[in-house]
Amino acid sequence: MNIGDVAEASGLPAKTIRYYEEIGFVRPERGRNGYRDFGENEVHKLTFLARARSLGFTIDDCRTLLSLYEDRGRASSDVKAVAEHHLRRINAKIVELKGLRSTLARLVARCHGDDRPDCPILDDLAASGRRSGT
Amino acid sequence: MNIGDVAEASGLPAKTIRYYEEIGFVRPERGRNGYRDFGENEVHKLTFLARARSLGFTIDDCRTLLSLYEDRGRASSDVKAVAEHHLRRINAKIVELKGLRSTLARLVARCHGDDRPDCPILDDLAASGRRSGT
DNA sequence: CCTTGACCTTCTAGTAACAGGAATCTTTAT
DNA sequence: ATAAAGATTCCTGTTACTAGAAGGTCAAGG
Repeated sequence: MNIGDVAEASGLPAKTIRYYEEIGFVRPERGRNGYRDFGENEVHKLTFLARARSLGFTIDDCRTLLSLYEDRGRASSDVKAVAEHHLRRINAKIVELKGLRSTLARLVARCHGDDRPDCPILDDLAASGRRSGT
Repeated sequence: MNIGDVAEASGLPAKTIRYYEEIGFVRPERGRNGYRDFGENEVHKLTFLARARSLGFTIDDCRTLLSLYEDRGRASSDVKAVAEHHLRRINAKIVELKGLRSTLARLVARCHGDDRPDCPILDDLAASGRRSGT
């Protein structure tokens, strides 16, 4: 299979597939014209990667997950550990973003948003000292 | 003020302050020894930036916010627009992360996490076709 | 006077995960 | 024959810094 077909099959852009080859995820053969030639197995791997990335796993996580996937003797606890770690990252990020959101929403609510210059948002940003309550 | 003092005053690492100079946020004078010499105004700007960045505004947003801040004739609606745009980005990100979280949490919950190899998480990643319901 | 240590300088490279675009084949279709 | 589509490599840019190297400066202590 040529890279274009693999792109369609896996849902990954051709650019990304080349990149994944560069960082060692796949090693497609080459035809005599120099074109990459992907086998079933490579396509399957790339689909796996596409799905893992879409769940937000880092490339490094993917490396681990892929090697676990290919290890018939793996322990599911190892896989679970990776996923749980990722879940914690996500949760932490959500908490962080919610914090930002509440602060921002409050500031936005207090800003008139008219043509006058006075603005609680800028006031907050400029405040060197204490800020208004949570 | 030397960069170290400004770092302490603004809460920004010295490295970051140098970077902010590089991208044009500040233009401190230089002493005859070559050291940067920050005035009140620069320190104030950097503090403003530190706060804006801590609220998650991008550097580009900061550029806009700073210029609005320094524009005595600004309209608060312009400031509000920037903040609202940022708020929408944050909300979108939260929605996205919650989606990931729910999928991941479900997978993690179904994984035994023992020393056996069978694992719903890997099954999901490897599934080329349909996945289990939301 | 000399040294030590803290502070400052510039410069380069690395981070995450690709995306965009140029210049150049190869293949396919008309 | 030619043109379009798809492939190749290579280089740059993205975000917002951070780490580290090599080296100048300054204040204090012996």
